[in-house]
This record gives sequence, structure tokens and C-alpha cells, in this order.
Amino acid sequence: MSRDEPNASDEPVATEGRAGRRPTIYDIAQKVGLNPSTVSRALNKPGRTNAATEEKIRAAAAELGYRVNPMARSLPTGLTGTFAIVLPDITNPVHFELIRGAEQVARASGFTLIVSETEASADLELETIETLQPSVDGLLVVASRLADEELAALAREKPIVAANHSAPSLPSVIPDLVMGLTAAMDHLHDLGHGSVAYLGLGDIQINRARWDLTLDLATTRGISAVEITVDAPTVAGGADALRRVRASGVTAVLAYNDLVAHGLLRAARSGGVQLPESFSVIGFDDIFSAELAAPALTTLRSPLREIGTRAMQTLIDPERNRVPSKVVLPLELVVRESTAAPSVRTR
Amino acid sequence: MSRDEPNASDEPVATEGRAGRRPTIYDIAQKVGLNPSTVSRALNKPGRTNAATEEKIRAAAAELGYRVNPMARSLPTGLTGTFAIVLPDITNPVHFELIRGAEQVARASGFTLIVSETEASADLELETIETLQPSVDGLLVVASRLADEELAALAREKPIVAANHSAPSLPSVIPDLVMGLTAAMDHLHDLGHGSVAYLGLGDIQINRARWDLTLDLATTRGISAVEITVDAPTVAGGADALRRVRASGVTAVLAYNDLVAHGLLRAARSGGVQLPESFSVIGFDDIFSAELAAPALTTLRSPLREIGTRAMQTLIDPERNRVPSKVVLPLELVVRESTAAPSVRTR
DNA sequence: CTGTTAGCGCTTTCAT
DNA sequence: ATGAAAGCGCTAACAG
Repeated sequence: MSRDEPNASDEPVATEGRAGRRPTIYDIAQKVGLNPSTVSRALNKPGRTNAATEEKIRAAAAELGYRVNPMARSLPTGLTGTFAIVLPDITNPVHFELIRGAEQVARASGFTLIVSETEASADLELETIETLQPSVDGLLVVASRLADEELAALAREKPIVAANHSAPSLPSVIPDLVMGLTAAMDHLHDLGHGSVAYLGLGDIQINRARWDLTLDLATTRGISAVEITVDAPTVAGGADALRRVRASGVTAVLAYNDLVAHGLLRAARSGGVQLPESFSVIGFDDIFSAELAAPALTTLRSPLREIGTRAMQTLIDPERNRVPSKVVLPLELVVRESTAAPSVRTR
Repeated sequence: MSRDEPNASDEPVATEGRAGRRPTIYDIAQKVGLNPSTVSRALNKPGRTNAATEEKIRAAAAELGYRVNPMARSLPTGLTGTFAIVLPDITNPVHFELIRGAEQVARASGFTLIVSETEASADLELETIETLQPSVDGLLVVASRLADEELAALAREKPIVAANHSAPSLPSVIPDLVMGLTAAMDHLHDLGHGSVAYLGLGDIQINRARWDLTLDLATTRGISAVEITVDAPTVAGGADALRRVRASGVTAVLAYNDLVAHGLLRAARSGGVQLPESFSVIGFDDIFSAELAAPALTTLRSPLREIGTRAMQTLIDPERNRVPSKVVLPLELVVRESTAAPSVRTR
């Protein structure tokens, strides 16, 4: 049935299978005069049935336009053929690439992907996971707000892998923070900066890890560091922080992500604040718009797509989806225009 | 069960229901000494059962940590409680707002959303839809590559609504092209432009509609118009078109979408071409990065989020998801920095 | 290699 | 108001 012959009268859709009902294996069994279980075997266990009858069955199936009903199959097998990805915010471009990576792996392996958003709420995340569990064979949890023990408890039901944040009890796929932040701090240090503000999210696990490390690395290099908290990891959140950044007197800022950095750039621009002259900005993730901004954003490039693919690969692998592990992917500094030596005045 | 008491020993997860198996209505029936069918009623048809026993049943269900198994439910009812959204490219930011709108409506109504990508291939789109159909109660098809008749045929099985492109046989939710393109052409005309290039996608339905209308409106205003085709509606595609745009000698370009426009801006910037001095650029969609670009992008703001919500609302409404209709949402011109009067030299 | 028979968890008549 | 029983479409022993 090729698309070249658009809508010939032999379209399977309306044919046979009386009254619109989707054809079942019973329909095809009857048509070829065999037992439904034989049909099931022929269709799903290649080789475990006579080649001739298998052919006959496949032909009949095609003719009737038969498609297996995944719901019906999942009942006896307990397998659903679908996985879920649950994340705080679908809209965040960071998650685009991650979702895409996961989706492609899933689809390539014949699985279906459910996408669910938790609005960055731990309660909703818990509720979402519990609700989804019976419908899936496993979950990919991105930047979870739940504690490791909670996730571990949930994972007893169906496998869970963590992406973009570390959960010691689960398989996790994360960027190499040490590598990335070290490069960022070295860059700032080489440029001659003596102070930095970390524009973070407050008490979220994934954020804490970044801030602790930043503080560490800064101190080591004799750079003073302060934390400034944004309400949300968004453009608006970043824009809103401009006043506090300026008030702090720092010559450089490290943003929680590129969205926040973008907000800062935008606010600076519309407020007549020159960047990077007034202060340098380093983002996080390298979303596609980073190089489009003015000034183009210096940022830590997170291998989002690969995080998604790797995470999904371990999720669909029964050998690996239950055993704690940690895949650490490189996080590289991409230097563009938003960082420069601090100007004499502000120094 | 609140999160305030993180992991008390009464966590439902591991309690009762022998051996990890999820508790079923049989477990709760046995626990309260009633028939499973009564449990089913109590849980799903409020009022159709004695208030006291209903309470007892709900209590037992909560205690066991019972969750309905959607697969099992869907078998007798034929309803799955899930919808699918299928789109050409998950990565396109345009689709993200749309997905988000759809996802929120779905979730708010207690439905689950499956997201599937077709890589802009008609064959894959057809295959995807057919595969997904038995698992869902309906589909949201975005920027479909399929012909109206094909979609109509598929829609006999499960309802389909079209988003961001018009399918006469289906409910469709689209932006008001006439309104948007008229504003864009008026803007260019007012600025004094006498030529425009439409940077489009070639033979895709959604693209044809835009080009035809652009040609029309340009001619009416005495503006010459040419079509330049990009390989893909992406940043790379747009960047790649710079040479041809310059060669065409036009003073303004209308891009298929903001990604393409972004690519053009970027290529111009790195090629030392001054914008908007050399030529003006108008994008399409107003994705979040449009205002971040340099120069900030003048663009037609598409109500993506609302397209998603409206489309999903009509999809989940059994009264409307089967009858052809057309919801047209406003498409507004947002003037920023990438458009200006043509410079004397190029004029 | 193929047919028989249960049964997955839930809903839904039909009785009681 | 509740119970009994059948069935949704498919798979999986177990026989033959």
C-alpha cells in the first residue's frame, strides 16, 4: 500500500471487518480458517509457525488493514510498549533537545513516548509519576524535584532513569559539572575577574550542586562569589535580576541557564547597560538562540540531545534500567562575545 | 498522603498487595468484603452506590495505594484516556508552545498526551498515525504533510484535528494569514520597499498558502516578489539562503519562520552584511528568541499556545471533534529592528 | 506446528 | 444497592 496511489478503492480502512470495528486477530483467524492463537504466533513469533501459513496470515492481516491493539496486548504481558518522560517545563528549550533525543531512540526501537509536564512542582511530579506508571514500561525523569529516596521507592514499581540531575539510587545521565564550571572559572580568572555572581534557582538539588561547586572553584582562584536567586529559570526571571546584579558590584555572572542569561542581556540592552563592558555573562546549556543574542552568549554547552538518547537507551535496556549508574557527559565552554576582561572602572 | 511526611512507614507503595503486584479492584473488594463490580461502581460512578460503602471502599483503595490500570479499563470501554500530537519536528520552537498548550489542556482534563515526530515525511506521518490510532482517543496533527482526503479517511477511525494548517474536512485551528501578511506587506510598502523575496519551503501546503498570498498582496501594492526556496525550515536553511537573497537584489525578505530568519541574520552578521541597511527581514511566529536577536526581529506573532489549546479543546470535545470547522486566530505584526526603509544605494 | 483453554483488570448488562 | 457473569483483544501455557 504505497502513497503513490493515494486513495484507491481498495483502501483497507473501510474494507471488510464489518461495521467500522477494527479487525482483530479473530477476524483474520476466521478468514484464513485458523485459530486466533496461531495468528498471534504467526504475527509475533516469526519462525514458530509454518512458513506457508504465516505468509497466508500476514497477507490476510494486510488485506484487512489489521493493527495490533496495544492495550489488549499489554494486559496479559504487563508490557505497554510506551515510556514516559516527565519534566518540569516543556517550554524550556533545554528540554527540547533532550526530548528529541529520547523520542528518537524510543521511536527507533518501536516504543511510544508520553510527555508530561510537572510545572516544577514536586507534588505534581509525584502525582504524575504514580498516575503514569501503570501505562508505561518505565520513566525518564528530567531535573526532578523529588528526593533520591522518593524516586527510589517509585522505581520499585517501574524503572526510572534520571536525566540532567543525579539520583544516586538510579541510573543517571548528567553533564560533567566539574569540567564545565572549572573551564568557566578559569576563563573568568584568565580574563582578570575578581568577583562573580551565581544567578541561581535557590533550593533545587540540581541548582545546589552548581552553586556549591561554583563557590568552591571561585574561592580556590581568589574570586569572590555571591549567590543571587531568580524566581524562575526563565527570560523574565533573568531580566528581573539585573538590578540585583548591578547592586552587587560583581564584574561577572554565571547564569543558571541560557534563558536567565538571555533575560539579563535583554534587560541590560533595554536599560542602556553596555555588555560585556559593565559585566561579563556566562550562560548554561547553549540553547540554539545563544549565538543569536547580542552580544552572542558565552555559555557552557550541555550535550542535551545526547543526554536524552543515552538516558532513553538505558531506560529501554532491561539489563541496565534497574541498576544505579552514572553516565557523565562532557560540558564544554563556548566562548563568544558576552565575556571580556573587566573594564578598569568597574574593577 | 502529603509530602510533608516524606517517607513514613505507611507508604502505600510497598504495603499490602502481596508481592509487589499492583493492587487491583479485586484486592480492595476482598479487603472490604464486597464484589469487584461494586468497587468499580463506587470508584467511578459517584452516587450510584451506598454512601457508607463508597466511603469504605475509597478508604481501602487509598490504604492499598490503588491506581486504576488504564490499559485494563480501555479494553471494555474502547476509550484510552490519551491523545496524540503528531508533528514534523519536535525541535522547532514553534511547536513547543503548541505542544505546551495542548498538553496543558489535556492534563487539566485528565488526559495523557503522546508526542510523536514525523521528520517532515508524509509516509512516516501516515505510518505514525495508523500505529498510534488504537492507543488513543484522537489525534492532533500539526502542519500535516498529508492531503485532506487522506486525513479525512484516517479520521473515520479516530477523530483528528488539524493545527497550524487547514484541512477542509477536519476541524482546523490556524492563524489568520490574510491579516498577518497584509500587515507585513503594508509595513514594507509604507517603508518604501519595492521588492520582496519570500523565503519558503517549496511544495508544502502550509507554505503554498503563504506564498500565494504574499504574491497577491505584493502585486497589489506594486511590489515585485520572488520566491526563494530553503532546504529546511531551520537556522541552517536560512543561513544557507543568504547568497541567493543578495543575488536577487531585493530590499526585503519575508521568511517562512523565525528560524529561517534567524539563520539569515546570523549569516549576514558573520558575513559582514549590515542589517537592516542591506535588506529588511520579517520573520514568522515570534518565537521567544526573536526579540533577543541582533537586530531584534520584526515578525508575525502567531498565537501558538492558543492554537494548541484551542485545537486540543475541540479534540477532546465529542460534539466538535468530528465536524469540519475552522478557527482562525489573529496573526499580528510585531515591529522591531530588522525592518527599515531601504537605503538609497540599494533602492 | 496448531488448537484449547485460561486469564490479564476492568466495565457492564442482567439478576437478585 | 449489590452480586454474578460475560467479554474487551491478546498472549501463554498446555495438549495434541
